[in-house]
Parts: sequence; structure tokens; C-alpha cells
Amino acid sequence: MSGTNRRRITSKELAKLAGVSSATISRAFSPDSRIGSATRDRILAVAREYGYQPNAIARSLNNQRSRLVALVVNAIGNPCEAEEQQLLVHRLQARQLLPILLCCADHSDRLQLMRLASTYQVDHVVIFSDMVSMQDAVDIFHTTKPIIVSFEPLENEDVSNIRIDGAASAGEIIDKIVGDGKQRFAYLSGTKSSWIDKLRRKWFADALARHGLAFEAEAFGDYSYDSGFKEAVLLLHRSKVDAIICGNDVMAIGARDAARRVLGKNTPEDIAIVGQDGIAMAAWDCNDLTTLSLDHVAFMDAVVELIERHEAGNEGPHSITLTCTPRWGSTA
Amino acid sequence: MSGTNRRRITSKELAKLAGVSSATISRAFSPDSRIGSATRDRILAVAREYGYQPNAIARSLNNQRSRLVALVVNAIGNPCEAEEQQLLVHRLQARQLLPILLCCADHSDRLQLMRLASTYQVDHVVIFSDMVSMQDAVDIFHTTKPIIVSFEPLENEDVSNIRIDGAASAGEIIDKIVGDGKQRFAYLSGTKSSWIDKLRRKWFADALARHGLAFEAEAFGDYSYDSGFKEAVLLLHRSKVDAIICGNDVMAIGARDAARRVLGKNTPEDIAIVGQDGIAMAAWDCNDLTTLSLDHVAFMDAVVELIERHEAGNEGPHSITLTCTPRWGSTA
DNA sequence: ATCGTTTGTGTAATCGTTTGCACAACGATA
DNA sequence: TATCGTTGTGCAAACGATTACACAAACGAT
Repeated sequence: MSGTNRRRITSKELAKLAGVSSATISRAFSPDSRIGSATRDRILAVAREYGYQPNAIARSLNNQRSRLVALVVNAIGNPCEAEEQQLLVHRLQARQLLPILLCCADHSDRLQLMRLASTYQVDHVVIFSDMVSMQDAVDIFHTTKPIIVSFEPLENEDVSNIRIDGAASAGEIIDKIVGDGKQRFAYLSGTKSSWIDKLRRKWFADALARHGLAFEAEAFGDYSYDSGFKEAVLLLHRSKVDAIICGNDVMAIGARDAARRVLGKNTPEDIAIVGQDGIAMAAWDCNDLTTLSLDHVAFMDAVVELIERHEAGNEGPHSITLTCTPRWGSTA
Repeated sequence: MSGTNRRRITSKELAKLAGVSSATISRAFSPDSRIGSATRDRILAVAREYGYQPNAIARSLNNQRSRLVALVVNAIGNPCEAEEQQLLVHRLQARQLLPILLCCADHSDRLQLMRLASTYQVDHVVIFSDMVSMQDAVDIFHTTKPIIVSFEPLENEDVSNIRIDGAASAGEIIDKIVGDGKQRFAYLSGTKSSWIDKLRRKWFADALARHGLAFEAEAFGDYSYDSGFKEAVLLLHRSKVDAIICGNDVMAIGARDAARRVLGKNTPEDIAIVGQDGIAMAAWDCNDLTTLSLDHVAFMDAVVELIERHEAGNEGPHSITLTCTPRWGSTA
């Protein structure tokens, strides 16, 4: 019982203790398999007594299903905010699936990390990172069709994916800001290399174009508060923009602080600032951000929906599209 | 190569292709094992060609080591902020250890979830959640000695742990606030049932006692901004406190917003507000929180240090103590 | 030419499950 | 009573690696 013996008991040993074969032990733990209910009860009782639980590694080897899910997320970033991560992890756990977290810092080891995870025969792969090329994902996970959380049309249509469409809402937000008299827009990107960021930028650029406007200035950060702050300072020093669209909410908060603190400009009178994602923090009283918001619950529901289809053997590929909604705050 | 064949190639099949035995395949992938370098090179080349990688599940079964680490964290909470989580995950990955994330929402399934993870024969367990009793952890993981991130003296000294000591810094903070003329303190707890929270409260209570003071009011939240906001409003309505010590930084921000927005009180003139943890957000310009801060990098270094000792076979138990430092902001 | 050591490889057992197949016991039916 | 389905159990072969052991070849020293 308590920690005296170090090794875990095996089904064969338990079999001896219960006077049955190890096959019967296995059956006692499989909900629907031919076994006498008396035998099962006895086995479960003995199992509890000796602290026996079937070894999931051995089972996975035999079953060819590990019930592990690889979650590939972007280090700090977007869109895998802790909120979403947590929602998803809870939903997975409710289905007895365990998440292996792959936090991909820089590109060098990203692929190697994914290769490592793939050797664990994960049943599903969810890729949140916009830095991973789909072809790499497909090649590496090979037998496990990944689910890509994608923001753009995929060249490889053999992969299940979730698309986010924010074009309409970006339009609403731009309309409002232009309506308020702002004319000179800047885009503060989350990263230089991400295609998600490029697509998001396009939503806003297209909306501006409908007003005969275009981004007058650009800058690149790294999705962090500090980068939002720093880039906004540089931006506002070198150009006279009166509206900044930011790559995510955290950068928007940084930019707002920079405008207020360093330049003495207030939102929304002097400058409009817009975020993206709609994280909980955006709604905090001290922030009250205007942002292009995504319903995170619906988002994770969609991910789980795809996983369930894959579990059911229907590997798709499937595609789900979600649309963003504006959140109106006091920053624009 | 590309996605035509679904099954992953096995060592036996690769052996046939390379004209060797499967044992030799295995040796080609073990850095120091007796094998001709010509053979190894040839095997690695063939392996690359067919996309072969040793199956980690099978290897784990044989090795009795899975290179998986269970991370037990408190759903939303403290102290496992995303920052810490990420630091740790990176360090684990650098050691070719993969983290399985257990997000324990409510107590009902917490134990069951830990049991599930334990069947995967994880090599290490790191428990950040203050809601897990140590005895449960030891019983469930049984063969794998867990590492508990503990804030209080442990009854069971057989478990490696990391202690945080904030008594001295809490004293400094209280001294400063009392020196500024504040007299009436409230404590806004993170949770009702956590012993970590109780210990933290004690640091401040002891410091107050040295000034002949005590907490005049108490409230309980759930480590979230909303709970900080809501409880602060109630607290300030029913008592005339002029200083609130909060269970974590996020609640402190909520309380600050509540004081400012609902009661019209400003920090630090009208009311002093103190957080705990020292997360990055606390230093943001818009927050600039006074907080009892922990060095997260040192914290995660300590966790990794313990894991490495366990890996080296030196299971301890080991104990490491870290001390907090005050972060002086404009809220107190 | 002989012996001893080193080096490289194959054989087969092992890790702890699951599951197809075989078979015994049993009650029900004709 | 002979036959037939049903039920419960054991045997043994997977699953895909690792590794102790055995052995052949190669090499140097006598």
C-alpha cells in the first residue's frame, strides 16, 4: 500500500494473487468484454488492494493508440493564450486524453521537438503555432493527421483545420474609427514571419482601402507588452499616426501605455488603439480595449469537434470557420 | 516519405531493408553502443530515407523510463502562471523530457486525473497545485517520487520540495505602508482551502503584529481579476480599510480597479494595494504594482535542479528554499 | 602458428498489456 | 439424450523496441 515496495505490480502478478490469468485481469479493466461479473468484482477489489492499474505504455504499444495529444503552441504568443490552452486541456482531460505540450521557442528546435513528440505515437496533433509549415507538420506526424489552426486557405487540403475570419468585424472597427475622424493608420505586427499576422493585417488593410486609405506606417514586435510599448514609441516619434492596429491585445496595451506615458496622448481622443484576440484582460476595467475578438470557447469547441471526428475514425479532412466579433472598448 | 503509406516503419522492417538485424538498428540509435561506424552511417541514411524513428512507447516499455514529466497545475491559478509554466517547459524540452499537463479544475477529478497520468509511467512529477495533498500525491505516483512546490513545512519529509519564504519581504512592505500612515488592513485571499494562501497571509499578519496591528477584514476570491474586483467592492463597502493585501497580482489589479472605479479611491494616497507573485504584468506601466515578488527564473531553475538530481538517481529527498523580494510600485 | 583481446553482429528473451482462438461448462431446446 | 448456442476463462502470439549473451572475424603479440 504505502511506499514500501518501489515497483509497480503487473497484471501477471495480480493474476497470480487473484487466481486467474493475466488475460482475465485485462478483461476486468475493459468495460465491455466477456467476463463474469463476480470475477470482475473480485479482481477489481484485489487490484485496489494492491494498487494495481494497467500500464498505459504497454497498453498503448499493443493498441496502437496512446491517448496522447500533442499541443504545438507558440512560445509566448498568440493565439494560444493561456485561456485557450486551459479550455482545451480541460476538454481533452474530460475525454481521457492527455496533452503533451510542445512550446516552440525558436525555429531551430521546433521541428526536432515535433519529431520527438511524434515518436510517442500521439493520437492527435493540434498546431496553434503559425510558425510551423503545414508540410513539415504532415511529414513529421505522418501517420497522425494533424489539426491545424489556420487563418489562411491551405495549400494542402488534406489536413483538418480551423479558419478564423475577421474581415467583416475589422471592417466595422475601421468604419467606426474613420467615422470618428481618424485618418492616419499604423499596423503594429506581432511577428515578421507569421502568415497569420499577414492575413489579419489584410483584413484591416482591405477595410481601409474601402475608405481610400492605407497604412502609413508599420512596425514589428513579438506579441509582448514590451515590444508593443517600444515599437509604439518609435512609431509615434517618426510618424504622425492617429490610430494603431496591433497584432494582439497585449501589444495594444503596451502601445496604449506608451502613447499615454511617453507621448502624453490619450485614447480615444488623441489616438485610437485596437487589439486582436479579445482575451479576458482586454475587458478589465483598466484596459477596456477595443479589439477584434474571437470567441475562445467556440474556438476550442471546434478543436474538440475535430478531434472527436478523428477519434471516430472519420479523419476528414474537415474544415471549420469561425468569425470574429468586435469588442467595443474605450480605446477606439 | 510523403503521406502515401499510413503505417510507421518498424525497426524489424528497417533491418530487412538495411540488411542487418533489428538489434543493430537499435544500436545505431544509441549513442554509445558497440557498432561499426560504417554500419551506423548506412543505417541512419536508410532510416532517414524511410522516415524511421524508434518508437518511444516501445522503448519506454523496455527501458522502464518514459521521459515524460507530469506537471500538475492549478487550473487558472497561482503560482503556476503561464510565465513559469513556459520557463519550465522550455527547460524540460532542452533535456528531451516531454511535459504532460494536468490542469486540475475541481477536486473531484483531480485525483482521478493524477491516477490516469501515473499509468503512463511518468519519470517525474511536479506539483504546483496547492490543492493536492502530499499524501495523495505520494500514494498515487507511488514509484515516482514527486516534487512538490511547497510553501510550508512538510509533514512527510520523504518528498523533494521547494519552499518559498516571503516573511522578510512581507515585513518590509508592511513597514513601508504603515510608515505611510495606513492602519487598517484587509487580506483578500486567493482561495479558501489552500495552505499556500494561509502561509502567505501569515507572513503579512506577523509583520502587522510587530506594529501592534492585525487584519481588520478578510475576503476570499479565486485568484481571478473578477473575484479581486468583486470582493474588493464588497470589502470596501462594509469596512473602512485603507490597505488591501491580495493573494496574487491579478486580484490586486482587480482590487485596484474596483477601488478607483467604484469607490473613487486612488492608490497609494487613499488606499494601498499589494499583490503577490511579481508576474510580468505587475510591472506594466498601467499597473506598476507593489508586490511580493518571486524570481520565476530562479524558481524554475530550482525545479529543474531537483529533476536533474532525480534523473541522476539521487532521489533525495531534497529541499530548496527561495526567498521573495519586494517590488516597489505606485500602488503602495 | 597460437593465443588473447577487441570489435561488430545476430539470437532470443524481455518489458506489460491486449485479443483471436480454443475449449469447457452450462442451460435450453428438440 | 444429443445438439446447440452462450458464457467465462486460459493459452499464446502479437505490439516494437532494448540488451545480455554468444560467437565469428580481425588483429597484435608471442
